[in-house]
Amino acid sequence: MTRPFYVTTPIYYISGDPHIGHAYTTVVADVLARTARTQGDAYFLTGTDEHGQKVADAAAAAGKTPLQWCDELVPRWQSLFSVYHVEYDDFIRTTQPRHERVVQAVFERLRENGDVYLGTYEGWYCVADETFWLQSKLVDGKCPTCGREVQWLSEDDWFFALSKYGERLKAYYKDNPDWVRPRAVYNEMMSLLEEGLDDFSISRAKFDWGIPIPGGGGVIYVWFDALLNYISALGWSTGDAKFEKFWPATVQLIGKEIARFHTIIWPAVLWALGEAAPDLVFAHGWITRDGEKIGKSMGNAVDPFALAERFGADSLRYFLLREAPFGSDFSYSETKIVQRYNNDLGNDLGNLFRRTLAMLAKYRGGVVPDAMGLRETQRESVGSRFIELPANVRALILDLRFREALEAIWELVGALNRAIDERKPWVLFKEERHDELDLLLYDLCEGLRWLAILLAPIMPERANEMWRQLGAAGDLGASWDALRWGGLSAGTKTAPADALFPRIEIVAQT
RNA sequence: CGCGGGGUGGAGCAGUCCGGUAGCUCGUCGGGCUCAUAACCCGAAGGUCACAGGUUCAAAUCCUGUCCCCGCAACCA
Repeated sequence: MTRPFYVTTPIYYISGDPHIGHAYTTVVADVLARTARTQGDAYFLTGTDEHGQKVADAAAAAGKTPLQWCDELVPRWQSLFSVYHVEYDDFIRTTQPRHERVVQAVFERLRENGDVYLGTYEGWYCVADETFWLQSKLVDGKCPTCGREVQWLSEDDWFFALSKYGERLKAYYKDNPDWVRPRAVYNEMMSLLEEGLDDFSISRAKFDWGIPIPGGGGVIYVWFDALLNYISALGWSTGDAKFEKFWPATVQLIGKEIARFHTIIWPAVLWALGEAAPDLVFAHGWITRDGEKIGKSMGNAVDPFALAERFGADSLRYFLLREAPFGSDFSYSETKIVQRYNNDLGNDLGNLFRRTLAMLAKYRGGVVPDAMGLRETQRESVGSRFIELPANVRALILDLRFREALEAIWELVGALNRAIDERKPWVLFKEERHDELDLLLYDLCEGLRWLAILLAPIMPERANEMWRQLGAAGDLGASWDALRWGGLSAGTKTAPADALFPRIEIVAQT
């Protein structure tokens, strides 16, 4: 049987409002989880990372306590995901007791086995940035970020013995060349491993917005805290059956800038706990806007709520997965969204739906004809070429090759459009070639049913509308393993309605 | 010499790891069709794969060098 599928997003650092990139990662995870459910159990975790300096600063600037600040922002993120039709199984907040308990338990466990030890952290320290700098990073003896004076500081900190795991990491990378993807990130991390690893501090003595170190002495470094969410949410060490069932994670999605934490430190921490490293860590690329990185500092941030309002959340889900090979950066522009929308969704798919249902209404009163008895004497069905499609699409999606999966689905769209053109139902009708017409109409409707099913993980809301217009019986989310060409019952009454993807007229761009 | 990614027909990209007729989407041009959201279908034009060397029977793909663009190097997906 298929192993249970566990997919995670990074937990999002809530120092401000969510942007399109957060929606991107989370939508991808949602598509994976929905697809995995067509073959078995899946668990999808997302959440928020709420400790650390920047949150404390942002809260202070707003005149709130850190927790108040987080409590007010978390619904913002949750509503973003809801707008994008994301259905997670769990939303973890690092301020929740269930998480804090596990982090402390991990800390104690590692302190007992010696992987966490007390040491001295020394270096040049910039008070304003609360950051330690290596001598070599200083610019004219000053902080490379803010240009202020730095001071030599040393504090007693708890360290994680990362260096101990260097050899094991290298061996693991060599034995599992696909465990970090894409390749470029794997190579970069491998070269970091070759350079050698240092133990690193996982405590902060002078700071208090974090999880307290058991026994006192400050708080746990926010990154160490944050990484553990992936197992605290499953109830590690609490006897929760979820951990046994779903760990190790099948896919952990991250942005490439946090690759080092997830592909070097994270597996080492897991090994220190005696647990397995995840099957796959996938670092996706950035969305850029007209080629430039999106960010608040760039002044080109995109409001993901407004975008969904304008184009439809499902259309954007489609766009995000179709536009670029997953893993590469890709340039977003509203023109591109409109093009994809009009061409792929409007012209190819939406128009196919409408013309099919319109012909069915005109020629057969909107009722799916019975073609079973005719099949043997007639040409093979349109579907005969696509028997393997569901399995292929699922395999491509679960391998995070979304674009290829969509291209495969669109071959069915193209085949159906072509079938109409070649077999000319309007001629069949006029010449009263009823058997041929019934067969064709049946195949077209069945093709539409398949499209609704195959697209459901990617465009759940629109797929539901397709299902409704088709009048199809049964559960749209049923297992794909039972999917057969011919599953649509004769006599099904269709319910044509508004266009699925009404054309967006391109307004003159400024 | 900090690390990495990229430079392929008008646009955006795949292909590069494992050399062997350069592929996709959009756009353009021509034709077909009329069921449909000025949508659908067929066909065509258009590329010396950044540049220069090298290896090879054969290089977009391997090696060397050069130029240009862009990220990262900080808790920004």
